[in-house]
Amino acid sequence: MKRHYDSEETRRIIAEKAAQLFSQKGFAGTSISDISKASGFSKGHVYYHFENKEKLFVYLALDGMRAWGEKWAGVSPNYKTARDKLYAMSTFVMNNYQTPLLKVGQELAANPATSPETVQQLYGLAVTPMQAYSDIFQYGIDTGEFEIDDLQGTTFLFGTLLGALCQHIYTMEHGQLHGLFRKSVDLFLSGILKR
Amino acid sequence: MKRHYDSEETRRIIAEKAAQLFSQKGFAGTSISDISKASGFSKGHVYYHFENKEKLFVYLALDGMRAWGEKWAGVSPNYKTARDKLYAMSTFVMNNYQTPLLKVGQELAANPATSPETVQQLYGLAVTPMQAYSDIFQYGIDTGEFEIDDLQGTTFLFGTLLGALCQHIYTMEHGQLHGLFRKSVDLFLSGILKR
DNA sequence: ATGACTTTAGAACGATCGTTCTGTAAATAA
DNA sequence: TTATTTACAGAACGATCGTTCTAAAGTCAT
Repeated sequence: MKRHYDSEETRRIIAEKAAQLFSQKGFAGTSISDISKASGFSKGHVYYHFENKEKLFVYLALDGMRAWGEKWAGVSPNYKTARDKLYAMSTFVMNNYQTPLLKVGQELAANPATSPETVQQLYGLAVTPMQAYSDIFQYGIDTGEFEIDDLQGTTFLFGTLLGALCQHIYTMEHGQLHGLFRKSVDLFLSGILKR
Repeated sequence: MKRHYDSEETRRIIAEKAAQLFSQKGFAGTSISDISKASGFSKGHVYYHFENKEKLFVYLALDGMRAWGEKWAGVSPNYKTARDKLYAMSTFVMNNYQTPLLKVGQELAANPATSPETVQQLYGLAVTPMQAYSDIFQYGIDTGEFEIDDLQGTTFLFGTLLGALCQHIYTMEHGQLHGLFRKSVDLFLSGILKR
């Protein structure tokens, strides 16, 4: 069944621009009008493809995170040591920033006006990256590279730091930011205590 | 010269509630109406004390950060080693969270509609805490406790992590969050590599 | 008590918000 | 070709936004 309409493409463009705007300006700070202008389609047409603003964001976040997880699963086997995986992850997070959407998800979830089912879905968002981080740390324990007493806490802090660094993607020079991503892994690995 | 008017008090109440709301819901997500309801004063009255929403936020951020800096300067001498200072700082940041306002400041500064002078002022916000962190690390180097090749980067990452942890103040249980603050210092100090 | 000034509430404004409705040109099916 | 469905634009809606205006009540000096 061939389609000559190219509605899917339009939907993709709207989704892409919306994700960008949400990442930069937050949920409340991004209007449908903004999305309309950035995508080049009318405001009314955004509603042809997406039920409302909240559902649009949830779709973006869920789909983005799913794609993120799949992409990481694809490249992860290329790195053999836990140490390498950790450095690779830091670069991966920087170049495939779904994490701003995580923060925006927190913003939405914190708003009392947000529907409970949406909040529920948003809380599940962080599971994908956290699981990926946790897997690396566990792998490092198994290979004897790492010594970690509190896996969950370590995972959480690592994710928190990487996520926070992503906030600077739109404002900081790429090379400098990349250095900071590397350095956070360095710090996690070795600390600063004199030995 | 005694004053029987107590306008200063209402101004303080409005400022306090506004800071709380901005921290929780962000700049765009907080309306003057919200602030009016939370403080118990009319919407118009908010404008009697503050010129507009933007100026209100800038005042809150600047004043809050100034108070934060003074308070830390007051307690800092109680801790003798750099290590102790670092742990003390993590607790201090958690209990005197001005850092959510830092994030909201980023949100405001990222918005093209924000006036340039406001953006300028907001960029200066992070200087106070960063200087405080940097002082601790430098102190640790001087006492021989720490070995740090990139002071600025280390400072930035430490501030980033603490700031990000503050985001969970309204959603996470206090004791658990406190554990994470402690643990981030642990990690910065020692890392996870097996020795 | 009177008049000046400060502090407050509340109505009102235009702009913009998220959303819905209406109309229409293009694509497909008959 | 005609009828139906799909893909869009754009006007319009009520609600809420940040902000301003009006006016009354409270406080103070005289």
